[in-house]
Amino acid sequence: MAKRLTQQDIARMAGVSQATVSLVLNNRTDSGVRIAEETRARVLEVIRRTGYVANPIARRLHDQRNRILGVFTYEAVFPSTRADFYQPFLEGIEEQAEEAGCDLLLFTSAKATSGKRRIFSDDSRIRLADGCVLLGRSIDRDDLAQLVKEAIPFVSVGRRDDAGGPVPHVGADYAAAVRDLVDRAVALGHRELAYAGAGTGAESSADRLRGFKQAVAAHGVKGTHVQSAGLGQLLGAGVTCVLAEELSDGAALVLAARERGLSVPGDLSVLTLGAATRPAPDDVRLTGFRIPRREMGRRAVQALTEVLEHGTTPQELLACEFVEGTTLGHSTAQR
Amino acid sequence: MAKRLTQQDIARMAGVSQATVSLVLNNRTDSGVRIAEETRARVLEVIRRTGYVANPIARRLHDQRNRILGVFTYEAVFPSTRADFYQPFLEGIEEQAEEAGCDLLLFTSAKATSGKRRIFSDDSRIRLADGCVLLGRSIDRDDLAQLVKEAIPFVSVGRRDDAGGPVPHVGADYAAAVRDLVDRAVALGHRELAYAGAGTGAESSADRLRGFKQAVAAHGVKGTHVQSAGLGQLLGAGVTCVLAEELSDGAALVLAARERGLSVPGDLSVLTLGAATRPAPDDVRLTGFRIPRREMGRRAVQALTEVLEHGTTPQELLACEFVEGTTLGHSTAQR
DNA sequence: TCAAGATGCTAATTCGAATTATTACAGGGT
DNA sequence: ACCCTGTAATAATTCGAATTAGCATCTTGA
Repeated sequence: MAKRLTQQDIARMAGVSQATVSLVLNNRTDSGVRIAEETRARVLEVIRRTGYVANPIARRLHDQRNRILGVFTYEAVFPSTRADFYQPFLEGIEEQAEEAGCDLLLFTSAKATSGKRRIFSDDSRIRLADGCVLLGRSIDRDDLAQLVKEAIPFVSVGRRDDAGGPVPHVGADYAAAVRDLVDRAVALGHRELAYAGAGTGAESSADRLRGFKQAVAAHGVKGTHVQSAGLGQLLGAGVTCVLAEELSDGAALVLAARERGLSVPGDLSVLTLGAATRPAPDDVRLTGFRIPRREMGRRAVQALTEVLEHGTTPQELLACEFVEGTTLGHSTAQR
Repeated sequence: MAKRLTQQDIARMAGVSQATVSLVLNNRTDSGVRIAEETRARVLEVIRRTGYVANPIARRLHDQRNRILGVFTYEAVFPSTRADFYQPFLEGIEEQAEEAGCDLLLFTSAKATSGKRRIFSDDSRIRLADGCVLLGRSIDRDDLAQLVKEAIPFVSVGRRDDAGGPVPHVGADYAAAVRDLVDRAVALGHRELAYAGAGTGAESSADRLRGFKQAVAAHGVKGTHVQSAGLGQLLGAGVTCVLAEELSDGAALVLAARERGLSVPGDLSVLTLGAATRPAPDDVRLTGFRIPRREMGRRAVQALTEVLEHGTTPQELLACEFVEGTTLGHSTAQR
């Protein structure tokens, strides 16, 4: 196998020392460093001809920065099942990385012990990159704590609770988005609302439920929380508007209602809160909000840049955009 | 920020040398290396207490292998439009990389001059990776030649003609797949066939057309080649079976025929050759073949491993699988 | 008692690039 | 001839871990 070129090789070809090549390569012109124009040109010519690039490993060993940003996901990055949901995040990440002149390193080598990747395995390669973007619905608590503790530059896509310290993240403001939906529902006369979904576990779930509770409390209306959306149970309780955490649950609810001869949103309003862990039928245009996924990806990379440059701990929540669907209408409940 | 522990630190704490720590850490017990049980225990205890882990960077530097595989695509990797087509390749690549314990580097930094990326720009970072997988319908001829000339370890997904030397690749055997389709058509009585599509430019196109010509010649039947599939023209020429290079062209042809009141495959058989540069309607179940995209991705990474380890130039074509659709039937032409 | 052989560990080197300290040399002034 | 000042380049060191050669020390057998 053709051995990789080193600075020493370039130096020999150009008839200079390794140090000179390094100086030329890094365009060092500060005090005390002088390279004759003629020499510089000669070295650059050899570099151009050979297509030499510095070994990122050696570079990183010496200082920090190799213009490589890591992307860690607990599951495979390119699976068709989740593609629809994760793709926009990755598009945003890729876009912004391109803009920043950085390459992306996908940590596919992470040992998939018992089906799930772990950030810290026997020889974690996380430090190969300058910094790292974390992607996933929920992220292992211990992994997160260790990242913070070891001061590894990273940014999570999605808000995360503290883990032995504040966790840098770029998330979506689910609480505000859900409050907004409740506001709209109440404005349309709804007084008996229900939140259907876990509402716990991942931060994204908790945030949604919190927004729901805040809003119903503020309006002084009735808001119940059920794990799964049983249509009969909901109707029996007099609920007129259901907020389904999971997209597919919302869609299923609409179909079930229509099956029973009920009208949506005539008899029941159904809102979705954008979580998509399962594929959903796309023939139901649910009212809800759009998660700014692409934008989150972009901002996460920008935030990572800030972490790298200033050692800050950025935390940011992006607003979700209301989506006018066909499943929210006036309440028809007699009071 | 607390500085990271080094082996030197551990050595001092345990009252031994850095070399000893390394030996203990790697559990080296081969010939010539001996560490007293008591010493080993002492070192391990310090390691356990401090939670020390070896710096992966320094480790890599020493063993000359970054375990980074590059993925080069001329377009963005995560675009929603082409996702359906490229995704399976990437899935395969990711799978196999994971198995090989390598990380994937996406060359997002490649300058997009005039909308298209180039492998060799002013400061190409292609050599950041140990080797590289190339993905794309057609790959710039000069780029390819330079890769060969500079002996950069790489493997192309898709067959490529020589470019100043043989190009390592893992492709699909389009020629054989098309021959098979022609065989089937002829067996069903078709004697006037047409190939609709470029048939040139990318190797994948040329291979298909070549297979077509070989097969019609072997059977002694009539086979014409048209650039675009004009229904009237084809029917006027007495064609009973059309092989459309482009998936969407095939679908369009079927729809156009039915529009005219013709039956497919009653009056006209339409076969597709799997090329998908444009999205196609999916309500027509065309007969044709399946490109083993995921397997191609996997094999490409395996081939790259071989290139890296033995400096070989693997070339391999994977078989396509026949897909029984609804658009191939008996010829009804009177002879 | 003294060479041969085991045993246990360490000094020194290596990987590739970045940086600091230092040398070599030319030309100008006295 | 001698010192001084720029200028241009290099030698040497650094990063952290892996590896090899080799140095003590201790046994053992004749």
